[in-house]
Amino acid sequence: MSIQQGFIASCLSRAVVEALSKTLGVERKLLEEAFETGRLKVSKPPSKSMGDYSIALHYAFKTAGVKQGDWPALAGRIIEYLNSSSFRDECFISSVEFANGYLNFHIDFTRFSRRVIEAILTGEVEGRVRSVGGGRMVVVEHTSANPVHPLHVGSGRNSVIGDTFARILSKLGFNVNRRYYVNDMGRQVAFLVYGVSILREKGVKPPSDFKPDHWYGIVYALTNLVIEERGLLRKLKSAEAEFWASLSTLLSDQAVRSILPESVVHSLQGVLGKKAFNKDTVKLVREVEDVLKGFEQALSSNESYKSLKAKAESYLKLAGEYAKTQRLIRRLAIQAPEAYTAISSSIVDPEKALAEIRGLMKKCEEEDPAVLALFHEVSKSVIDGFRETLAKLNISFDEFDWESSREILSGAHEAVRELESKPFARREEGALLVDLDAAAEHSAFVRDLFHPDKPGKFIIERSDGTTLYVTRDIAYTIYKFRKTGAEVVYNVIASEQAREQKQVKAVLYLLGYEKEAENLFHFVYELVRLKGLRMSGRRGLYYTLDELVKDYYTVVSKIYYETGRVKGGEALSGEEASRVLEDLAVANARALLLSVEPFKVLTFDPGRLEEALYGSTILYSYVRLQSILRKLKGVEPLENLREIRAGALGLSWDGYEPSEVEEELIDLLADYERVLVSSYRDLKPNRVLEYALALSNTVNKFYESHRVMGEQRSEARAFREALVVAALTVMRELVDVLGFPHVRKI
RNA sequence: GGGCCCGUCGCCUAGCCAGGAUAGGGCGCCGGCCUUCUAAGCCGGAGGCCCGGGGUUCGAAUCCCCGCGGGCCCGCCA
Repeated sequence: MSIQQGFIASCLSRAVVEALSKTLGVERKLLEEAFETGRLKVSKPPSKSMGDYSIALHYAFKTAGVKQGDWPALAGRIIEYLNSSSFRDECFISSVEFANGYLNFHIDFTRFSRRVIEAILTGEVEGRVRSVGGGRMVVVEHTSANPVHPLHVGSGRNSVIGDTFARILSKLGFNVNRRYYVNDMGRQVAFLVYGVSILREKGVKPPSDFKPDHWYGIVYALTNLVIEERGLLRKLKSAEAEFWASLSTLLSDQAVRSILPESVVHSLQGVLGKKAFNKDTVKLVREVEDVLKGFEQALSSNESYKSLKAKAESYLKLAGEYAKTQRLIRRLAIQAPEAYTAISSSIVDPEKALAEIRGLMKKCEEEDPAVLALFHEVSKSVIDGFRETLAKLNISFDEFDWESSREILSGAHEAVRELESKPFARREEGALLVDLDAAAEHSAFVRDLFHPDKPGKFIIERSDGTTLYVTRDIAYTIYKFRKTGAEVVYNVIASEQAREQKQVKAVLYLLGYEKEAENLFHFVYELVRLKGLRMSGRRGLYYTLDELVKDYYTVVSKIYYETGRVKGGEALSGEEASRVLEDLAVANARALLLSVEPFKVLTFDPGRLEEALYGSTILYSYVRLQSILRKLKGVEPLENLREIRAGALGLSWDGYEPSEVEEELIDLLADYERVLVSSYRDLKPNRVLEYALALSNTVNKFYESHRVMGEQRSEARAFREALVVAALTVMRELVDVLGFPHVRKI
């Protein structure tokens, strides 16, 4: 386990650099580099009895050309140096041993604890953490889901990762600007707008008991599905006609007649006769297949048989799809009967509907003010629903940027004009094409960006003069830098957009925005997969973020009312309880969506939420720390933390030797700064969650086995009080970063 | 056809970038623990040799190569 940096780790690195350069004669600079690159690093021994920290010397010995037989002797000299130098004191070393090529350090926790606790209580740690960003402006764009249906757990993952990352940046002292890019142009919104205009014509109003995003989600899916259903119905009818025709052909085929017995021919004719009053063609098709089954081999090379078989197959396949689509429609019709009736009666000819939608899109792309306004208006209602959902999860934005806005659109045209004159751009059949392959020949930046793939080409302006998504995205990216004066822009966007993000970055660079291109980061995250449900907005199939929170509320309530409360403790009032349960639900939802490394697919089973209660675990130990201090101090700990910290600084516990669990807690607390910085540098906000969980577990162990109030020995009581205050201080920061509500009691 | 990402106990996941000592957690499973700061907790147990195969190395879950499996991308879509 590597634990670069950190309180003691950085001190030990310095100590070992000195020791090695003195004893092995290796250049100091080389050793420092080795620590920086991780060739040498501070880690934890497999067992506590071996030491608290260790450094593997294999690499150093090897580079210095020391033979394995000479290791112990040299190690002896290294240890001698460490023991006699000031590092022994500085790094809280109580003893050093050599074993198996490792330098193992035992730490004087009595002194180390004092240092760690003081650094936390005085705000030294906080201050250092906040100095990382130095007030630099950064933009985090996240969520940016298409406003055509509610946020589902997939978009929710984006929101939580983006928001947590923004919170980390903010803790680190960056000036963070959070933005949401609303894609209110294009095909998906056109479908929704088409459905909405039908409802308006028919006077169907959004019901008041629906959140707008949920309502429009149904409208959007119904529009898609009804058009699909109509299309399928047409195909189904013609497939049916073709099937009957090919059955007649078969029956009049002499070759077939010579193979089939008269009785079989008869029953086939019987089936054919029923087609006029058919109720269930699927059944009839199956009947024909059944009847012919026994003659499959005899007929296998017969053309009319082969044709019939193919027709039957394609008919059944279509019928299956049709039935499935109908089921999906029925599902939605039950939820919104008026909407269903209106849409279903208005859409008769699917071609006509699609043509009208295309017309809407065209007008939108041509920037027809009335159509743009309509697109914008509908999108805005959905976004209002998003805002509500996100607010519940403690997620908010500084700005919503609309794709249809004047600034973006004119920026897009401007980008086109600028690109037009570039040697790597050319007109092809009227459209403007950016040839990044050509650009890459002269630009190492572009080459490296796509390596080892070919950069490829892409269209940036249609032959009719309209712009595309990527064009507007280029304009938007420039806008983000200009508008905010940001040094760095992070786009939290799904991995499927990786190519488009590279195209934007490349074009930015080629347009002369070199610094911006270099400071534009695609924060990649992967999709969410559910066990037992394939999400599809177009089909109205999704597990929404609202449902996730609601389901967690149910889970958490069940635990609260059934298994909790066994051991006294003052029960919360009904109102307080539901507030707390709501908070727990939010924490659990956020934690779940953050729990996996962003670039890995997150899979979970909505039916087994009770198995993923990371939020509860963290908040529970948070509450425990508070409850100790509440009893001890007689005040509300979170409200009086400043005073409590100051008070704890005055405590003295000289000579107290921390227990193993206490040492573990100290070690973890000392690691806070490192975790926060590394989660930012490596774009892994999930590390903060993991760290918070580890801290919670240790706090629980401590809580179980160490009394604070009941402790007789005054130095132990003082130490523990200070430790609890320090732990609560760090925990409060973590709860902030994770965006959890600051729960006081459970 | 080309490119990117992922593959660790029954399930989920950390470690991989910067190779080192018995691969950490969580869920689930088995067995214990509520007179003392709330048992949404704690203690103990069973369970993995890190997708497969080669290679580099004194040493590989980690680096390289070849496979296999899964996801994604290569539109005058967004």
